[in-house]
Amino acid sequence: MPAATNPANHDHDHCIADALTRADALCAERGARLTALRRQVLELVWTSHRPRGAYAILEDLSQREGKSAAPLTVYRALEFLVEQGLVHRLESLNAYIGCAAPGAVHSGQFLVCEACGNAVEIDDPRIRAAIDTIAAERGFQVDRPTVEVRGRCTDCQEKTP
Amino acid sequence: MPAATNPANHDHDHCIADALTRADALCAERGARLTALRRQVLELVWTSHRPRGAYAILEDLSQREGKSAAPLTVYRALEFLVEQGLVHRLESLNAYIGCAAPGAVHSGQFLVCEACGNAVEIDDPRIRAAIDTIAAERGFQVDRPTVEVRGRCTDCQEKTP
DNA sequence: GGCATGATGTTATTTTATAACGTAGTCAGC
DNA sequence: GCTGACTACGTTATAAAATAACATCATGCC
Ligand SMILES: [Zn+2]
Ligand SMILES: [Zn+2]
Ligand SMILES: [Zn+2]
Ligand SMILES: [Zn+2]
Repeated sequence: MPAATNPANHDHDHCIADALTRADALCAERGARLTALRRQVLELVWTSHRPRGAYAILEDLSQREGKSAAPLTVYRALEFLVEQGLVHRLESLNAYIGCAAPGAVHSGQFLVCEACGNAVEIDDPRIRAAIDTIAAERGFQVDRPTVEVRGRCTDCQEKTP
Repeated sequence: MPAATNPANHDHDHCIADALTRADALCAERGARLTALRRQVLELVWTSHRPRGAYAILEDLSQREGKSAAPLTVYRALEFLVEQGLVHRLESLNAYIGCAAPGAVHSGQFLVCEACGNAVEIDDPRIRAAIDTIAAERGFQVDRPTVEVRGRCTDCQEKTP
């Protein structure tokens, strides 16, 4: 799965198309309105497997539309997408990334490569279990756990060992 | 230990004094210069067990000094303190908090109460172990894991059950 | 003292995010 | 169709968080 994030060995157009299809289905099911604008922002978030900043998305959007859009336009779309679980916000990067498993209940755990910038969503139950155990021991009620691990992905380790 | 973060039932002046003493010792040991300014910023970070923003600290600092300080003054001091492991930055809050165990090697794991704002540093090896296991399975080299769990502390659960 | 290094001061700017208010679609019910 | 409520979107201004570039000052070694 980490290999799948290497832009070189996977069909990323398929990633994008798939994400949009799932988003359409999920929103239809929920009666949420995935408008043209929101859908376009989602597509731009999925530009790559690197988290993207709101202003980078804004720039793309402006270029596509020919006219310059306002920051709020993007932030509002992102807010919707995050609420719907289609996109995650990476707190340590002030950036956004498409969710790898929308629909499933999870809070997002990521391995972020500091060399290539790719982020892989892991959502491993073992991490969540460890957090839940420790929280329970201390009587803390978990709402939203943030797990963002910085480091080096396999590919980048190979390049500079 | 979580009870110790309740401002009502602990001597927080002791927390502050203790943090400053340990900081003095650690910096002396390392030959790092804990200047008057840096020491004062550390003290201001320790104002409470709630993470504080750089600009909040800046305001306090200005008030104390009588003259208004520049943001960079605070950011530079914070950078030093974080490097020395005396302070952690909470990514999800853009805020800083005093380290509960300076000197020990760790990356900081926190339980952050959304009601009272207090943050407790946990640094539990089980979370770190789970992260390391999963990273190893994927060939990912861990550098700096960020774990920030939002939720409700015991005290705040009791208040509104 | 003279000099190198690191810390601080000063000013300006960048990046990220939100507030306030108005307009325009969308849809239900009549 | 029209009306009214609701939601989305546009526009402008502003706040909050962080950094850049350059000058000055302090510290400690030679
Ligand atoms: Zn892809
Ligand atoms: Zn996800
Ligand atoms: Zn205390
Ligand atoms: Zn710590």
